[in-house]
Amino acid sequence: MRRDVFQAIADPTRREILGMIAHKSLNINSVTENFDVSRAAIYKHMKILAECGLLEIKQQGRERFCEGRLEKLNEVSDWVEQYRQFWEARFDSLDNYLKELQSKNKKHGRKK
Amino acid sequence: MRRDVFQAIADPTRREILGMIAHKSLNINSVTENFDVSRAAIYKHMKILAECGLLEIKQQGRERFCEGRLEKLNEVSDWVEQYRQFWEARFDSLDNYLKELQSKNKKHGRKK
DNA sequence: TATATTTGCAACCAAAAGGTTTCATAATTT
DNA sequence: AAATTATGAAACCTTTTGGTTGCAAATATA
Repeated sequence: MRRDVFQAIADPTRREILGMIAHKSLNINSVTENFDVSRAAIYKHMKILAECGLLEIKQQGRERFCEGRLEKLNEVSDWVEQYRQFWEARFDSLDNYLKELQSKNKKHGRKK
Repeated sequence: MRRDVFQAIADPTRREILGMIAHKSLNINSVTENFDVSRAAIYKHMKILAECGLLEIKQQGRERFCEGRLEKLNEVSDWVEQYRQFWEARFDSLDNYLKELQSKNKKHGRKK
């Protein structure tokens, strides 16, 4: 069973859950109220998030509060950032291309 | 059929493909050589990547070259970055908490 | 103590994902 | 023209996902 941060945040419901608990810890029922799926479904999502370290479940009486561990998103951030240079470089050369095109246009375009 | 960037990068093979074509465009067979799954499987992955805008397929003779459109990862970057404050704030407050704890300890803990 | 609440988890299901083989088609080579 | 190459896509299969209902267990409340 693959269980990494990338797979965890692939599901929109899980991304929403993370958004909810980013501000403050919530117990499972509270989280469930915000969705129209069963508690069991939400529970499963939360387990996946917990298994890959994106949240921690803390028991408090009969409730379990889910606390965000958003720093785990660093993994995603790092992966994405390694490519920023590529796409920004691409835009740079597009920019150059456009400038070049513009100067060509001043000469009234290429003939034929 | 859900088809967004988050779902696209959830698969490790697709992340590898993106890494390969970040530097330079490759045709489908070239990409396939780097994996031990069938061309058809790679083709499917590339279609998914193309459908969500992470790469563009350009025909050139009988070959199709796949060009990275890594700027699409901005979507992921933006989503992650909105939480950076949270986890950095959390570390800050952990820091505060530890300081507070330390000063409490100087008073030899709370009584009863 | 009897009842409510909050949760963990098993059993079961349909759909999606990821893979394969096979065949058709279009462009390149010989 | 014939053979080869590169690809698109259908048909099929197995595993994973995301969801459900139902029940047991633990904690709180009346």
